[in-house]
Amino acid sequence: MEAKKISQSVLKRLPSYLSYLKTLPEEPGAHISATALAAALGMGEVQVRKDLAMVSDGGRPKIGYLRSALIDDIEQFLGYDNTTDAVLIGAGKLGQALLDYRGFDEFGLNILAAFDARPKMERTESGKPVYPISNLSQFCRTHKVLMGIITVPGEAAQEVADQLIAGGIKAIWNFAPVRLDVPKNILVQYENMATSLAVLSVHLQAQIKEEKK
Amino acid sequence: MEAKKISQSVLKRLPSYLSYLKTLPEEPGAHISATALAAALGMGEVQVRKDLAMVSDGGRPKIGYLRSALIDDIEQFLGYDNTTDAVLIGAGKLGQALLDYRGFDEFGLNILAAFDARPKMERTESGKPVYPISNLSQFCRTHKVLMGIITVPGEAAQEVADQLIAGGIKAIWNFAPVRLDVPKNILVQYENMATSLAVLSVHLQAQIKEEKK
DNA sequence: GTAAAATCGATATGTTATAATCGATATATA
DNA sequence: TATATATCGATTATAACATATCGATTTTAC
Repeated sequence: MEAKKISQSVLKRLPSYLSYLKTLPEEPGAHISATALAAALGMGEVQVRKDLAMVSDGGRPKIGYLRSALIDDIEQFLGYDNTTDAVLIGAGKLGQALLDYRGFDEFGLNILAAFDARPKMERTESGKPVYPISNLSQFCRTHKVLMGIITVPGEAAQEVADQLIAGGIKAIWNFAPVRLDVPKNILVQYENMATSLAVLSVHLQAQIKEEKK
Repeated sequence: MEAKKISQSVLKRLPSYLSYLKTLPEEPGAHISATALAAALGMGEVQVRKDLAMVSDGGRPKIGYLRSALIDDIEQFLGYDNTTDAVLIGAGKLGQALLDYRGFDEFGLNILAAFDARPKMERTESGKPVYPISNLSQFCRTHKVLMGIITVPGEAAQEVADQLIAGGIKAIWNFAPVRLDVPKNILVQYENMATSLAVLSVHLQAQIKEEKK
C-alpha cells in the first residue's frame, strides 16, 4: 500500500482507529468490520471505510479487516514502525511530564535528552539526562535528531526554535503559546491549549444561556 | 454583535488573533487592519476579514479595527469576560503543570481544586488544595462547577468522567488518551497528543524519503 | 446448492470552508 | 476641493470534505 496524498482530516482520525484497535483482544485471526469500527467510535461508517481504504487494502466482504494486519498498516503509514529521535527543551513540570511519559515509544518517538536554561537536576525520574541549553544545537547535529519538543515559556520559544533549526531539526512540537517564525520546510505542530479552551468556553456560555430560558 | 452560529474552524482561529493582538503595544487609539493581521499570522487576508466580521462590527476602511475594541469583542465572544470554575482530577506531573499555570485566568478559567486517588500533598506549589477523589461529585455540586479537567491515566478516565457528570458538570477537558462515553449534551474536548504526533511523524517520514532522492 | 444477509468499494450528491474578485468608503495628499 | 490609495464588505467561484446511494462480492444458513 503506497500512500499518495492524504488529507489532514483523515490523518488526524487514523490515531483513533489505531488506539481503538489496540484495545481489542489479541486473538490471532480476529477480524473487524468498518461498520463495527464506526459504531464503536460513533462515526459514519462510510467515512471509516474511506479512511481505511487510504492505508490498507485488505477489507473482505462479510468479514472485514484482519485486526493485526490493519494495525500494522496504520502504524506503517504513520511511520510508527521506525523510531524517530527527539529532544525536549524546557524541563519544567510540563516538560517532565512528557519526558516521563512511557507511552511515546508506541508512536515510535524516543526522547533522547532534555535541555534547560538552568538545569535543576542531572537526570529526570525516568533517567533521561538534562543538559544546559548551550549544548543544544551541537547535540542535535551529532545525534542527527529530527524533532524538537518545546516546553519553555513563550518568551524563550523563538530562540529555542532557532537553535533547533540550526541543529538541523525538521519538525517542532510546540507547547509554548506563541507562533513560531520558521523556514517553510520545517513543520511546526502547535499543541494549542487556547483553542481547546475557546471551544469549551463557547460551549459553556451557550449552556448557561440555554438554562436561563 | 450577537452570535448566531459559528463554525469550529473559525472558533479555533479566534484565539490566534486574540493572542497576537495582545502582543501589540497598548496605545490608546491604535488601529490594526485585517490585512496587517493576516500578514503577521501568515494567513489569507480574506479569511481574517470574514472571521473578524463574525465577532465584531467595527472595521473601517483605510483604518482597520480599533485594537482595544477588537480584543474586547473577541474575548466577549469567547466568554473570557466571565470566569468559569473548574476542577482538575489527577495530580500527577501533567496535572500539576496545569494547576500551576498562571495563564488560565486570561481565558476566564479558574481551577478551584485538584482531586487525586491518593493525594501526596495537601496543596500544590501555587496553593491549590488537593482532595481525595471520593469527594469529587459532592464538591462539584456544592460549588456549581461546570468544567472538569481530566489528567488521570487512561484506565481511570471513564470512571472520573462519570463522577463529574454525576456532579453536574457540563464540559470536560480530557488529557487522557481514551475516548469517553458521555451523554450528548456534555462536551468533551480531547487534548489529543496522538493526532499531533501522527501529523509530525508523517511529515518526518516524507522528509526522510525526500532526502534519499 | 441456492438464497439471504452483510460488507466492501465506487460513484454521486450536498454541504461547508476557503479563496478570488469587485465595488464602496474613508482617509490622506496635492 | 479633488484625486489617489488603502481597506473593508459583499458576492461569487473553487475546492475540500462529509454524507448518501448503488452494485458487486462473499460468506453463512437453510
